[in-house]
Amino acid sequence: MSNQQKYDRGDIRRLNAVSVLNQLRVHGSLSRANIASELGLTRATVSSIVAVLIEASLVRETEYVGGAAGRPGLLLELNPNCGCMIALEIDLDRISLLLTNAGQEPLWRQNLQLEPEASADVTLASAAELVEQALKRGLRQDLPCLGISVAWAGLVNHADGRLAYGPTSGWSDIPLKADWEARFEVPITIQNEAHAAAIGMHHFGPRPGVRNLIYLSLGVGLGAGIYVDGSLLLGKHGYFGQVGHTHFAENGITCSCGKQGCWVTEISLPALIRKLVATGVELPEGNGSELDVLEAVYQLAQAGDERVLEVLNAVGRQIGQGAAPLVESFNPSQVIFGGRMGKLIKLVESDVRSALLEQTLPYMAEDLEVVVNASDDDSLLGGLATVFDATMTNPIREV
Amino acid sequence: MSNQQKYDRGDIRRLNAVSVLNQLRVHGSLSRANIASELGLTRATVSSIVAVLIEASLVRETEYVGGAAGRPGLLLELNPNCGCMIALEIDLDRISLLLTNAGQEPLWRQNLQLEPEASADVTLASAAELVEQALKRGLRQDLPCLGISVAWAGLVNHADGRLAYGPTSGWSDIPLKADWEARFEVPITIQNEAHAAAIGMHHFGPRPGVRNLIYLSLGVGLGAGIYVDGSLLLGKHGYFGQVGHTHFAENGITCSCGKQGCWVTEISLPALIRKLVATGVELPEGNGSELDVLEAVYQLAQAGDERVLEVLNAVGRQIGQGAAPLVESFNPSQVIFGGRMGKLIKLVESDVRSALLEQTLPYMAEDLEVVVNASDDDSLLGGLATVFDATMTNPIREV
DNA sequence: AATATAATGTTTAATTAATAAACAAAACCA
DNA sequence: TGGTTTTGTTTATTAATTAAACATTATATT
Repeated sequence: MSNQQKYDRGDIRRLNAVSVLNQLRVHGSLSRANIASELGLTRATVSSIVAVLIEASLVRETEYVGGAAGRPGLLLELNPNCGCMIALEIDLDRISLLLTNAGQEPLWRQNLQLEPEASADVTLASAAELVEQALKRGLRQDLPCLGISVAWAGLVNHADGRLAYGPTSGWSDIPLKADWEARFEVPITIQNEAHAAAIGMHHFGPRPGVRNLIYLSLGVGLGAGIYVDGSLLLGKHGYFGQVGHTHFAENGITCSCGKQGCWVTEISLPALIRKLVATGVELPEGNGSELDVLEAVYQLAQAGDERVLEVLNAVGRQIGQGAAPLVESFNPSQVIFGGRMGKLIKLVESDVRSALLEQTLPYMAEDLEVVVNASDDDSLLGGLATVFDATMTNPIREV
Repeated sequence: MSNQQKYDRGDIRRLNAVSVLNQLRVHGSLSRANIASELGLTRATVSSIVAVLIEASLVRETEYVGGAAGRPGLLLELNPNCGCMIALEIDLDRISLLLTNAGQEPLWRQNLQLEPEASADVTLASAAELVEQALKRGLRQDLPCLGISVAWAGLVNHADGRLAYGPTSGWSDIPLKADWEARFEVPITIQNEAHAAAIGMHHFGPRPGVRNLIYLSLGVGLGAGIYVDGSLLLGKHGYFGQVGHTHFAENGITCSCGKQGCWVTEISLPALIRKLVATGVELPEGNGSELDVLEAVYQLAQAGDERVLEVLNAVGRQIGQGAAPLVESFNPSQVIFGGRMGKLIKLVESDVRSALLEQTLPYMAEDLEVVVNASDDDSLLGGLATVFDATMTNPIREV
């Protein structure tokens, strides 16, 4: 039985084609000669590879640009119109969809609010409906779909793309990848939401390509996506990153996992709301998940409500404290806090940062960049990057 | 500038040679035809590659073995006499050295007890002296040295092989790799002791090749070596694995890191001794580090001393509890506890295991194997594996 | 303006390593 | 003894890179 541990002439062409595409991705525009000198290949080889890539419409020629002397080079770039990509995020209260071309330029964006306590069946049917619409829009512009990615706040089995278990939604064991691949006949990627967000920041964040990165996604739950040495940690089944159940608080309440004083029970959105209510802050009635009142809390904090800010400060410090052992364990270059609570945490960014740095040994803290990201799009961006990567890594497809 | 992201004909030959060597490593003995069908290469290609490897004396032919019918195949195996390997472990109180041939068969083994509080200069001079002797022994058997590995209980900078900082020894910023490569003119690998032990168990442990593994090394300090998805985590500088400073105990004492109630201050060897003394157990005077009394504690526990066993049980449970969040974060297949305290912990293995499993969510605990390793050799084995791997990965050397 | 210089991209021949197919060698079976 | 099967080698073919030569097009120099 062949274990696919062998290499032949085709592999070397394929690997070099990937390197060429990567150069274009990193540098934007390059001539054949630029790529050749960058990679150490000859111009002849690059010409030969580029001819195939242009034929496959993955690359296109743009303009001539001259240097100090000599014949001007003909610049190449990735062809944004070689196809479209669809990224979905499925959360407790809403579905977000982003349709882009291969150049990650947005073509269509949709947010669908869900009924409170919507079942898996109903939610996924709505999601599939949205995807159908996006596929049609792509085809109308002559853009075949390169792939669809789904980010979901739960454990995703990496081997078969099943939604294995959702701590917040309660969903379990749904073969989404298989279902949708049969239905849409397009490569489908299912990912944990924090993993996807980490990928998004790895590609499009403040330091693209950073090799050691911790992304903490804070919302109703708490998840982590971590890059070490340039690759995303997945774990045996793909369940890596359930960092919320580290013992944290002295007199903590009982967590859904059965232990007391878990980190997640102190800093998640339900915890924040619990603390606000305990302080006497009046919040509007939510009719479903805690996500309903998130905006209201944000408005109060923005308005300068003392009690809200006080609670927020405390939670911010707890977030920083809880992240410190992760920093010591993983020795990252960058820590990014995001997720649905991102815009709230952004208000107390300095508290998070100072608490984190206070609790971290100096040699680990050197060069450490701490970022709070208020955007909601991290996991959508990561989904796009995943689809794009898969295309780049397997550029010359079998017919 | 060439970023080494290109592949040429030489690379494919080298990669296939590595695959051939790996087959021999995994299966022991195989004929050319076996390897060909295993890898999906043709017999002609394998013959050609094997000819080079035999010429380089990395592989040798052994005996003819026939099947049900047909011409018998000529078995090949890795040539254990293509060179020797040296693994060192430098600890607070002793230096251990293991000299083997390329087949990991022990040729010479040495343990050198150090004076209490020995300085870095003195210790490393003794170590170098031992290495000199081992090199001579190797050459006497006509075995050129393939490489020397050093395991050290401290932070090792992965980029340049410097001893960056030793939390227990106090050493800092010693360019050991550069020094020894200049002196011995042989590839030198410097590694954190827990990392090396993880590598050792990854190769030679109860489940060789396991892709997701947590190794916890317990001794005067606490370090971790963790495999995720088949590769060892290193972190930005190589400092990955300082897991001891997770908040753990409610009323913990102040740790050297400045925080209170770190995991390491509850379960390390000094902590164990502190607790034994508090319970009234009488221990012999140590004249240097806590390692001196380790054996005495072991004897008492073996003899069935009630108070010692009680403390040991409690520490065992704390070890299991502390490891639980690591298991939840990393989703491993296997957790191995070892290091200098390994033989002590082995006595309370069931406590460690039950405490760990009680605190781990069921879906993470399924198939989880928990092992306590009483041997002291894990990091030496890992050093050998590292040298061996480097040789296998770069089999055809430039002259 | 003419010429030299320099850089790009293509063409051609040489090289390398894998594959496919044929073949010789060595076993077993009938 | 002849037929079959498997192994390992040999030979011709193929695919991809490299090296070198060349045509093209720019700038710099005289």
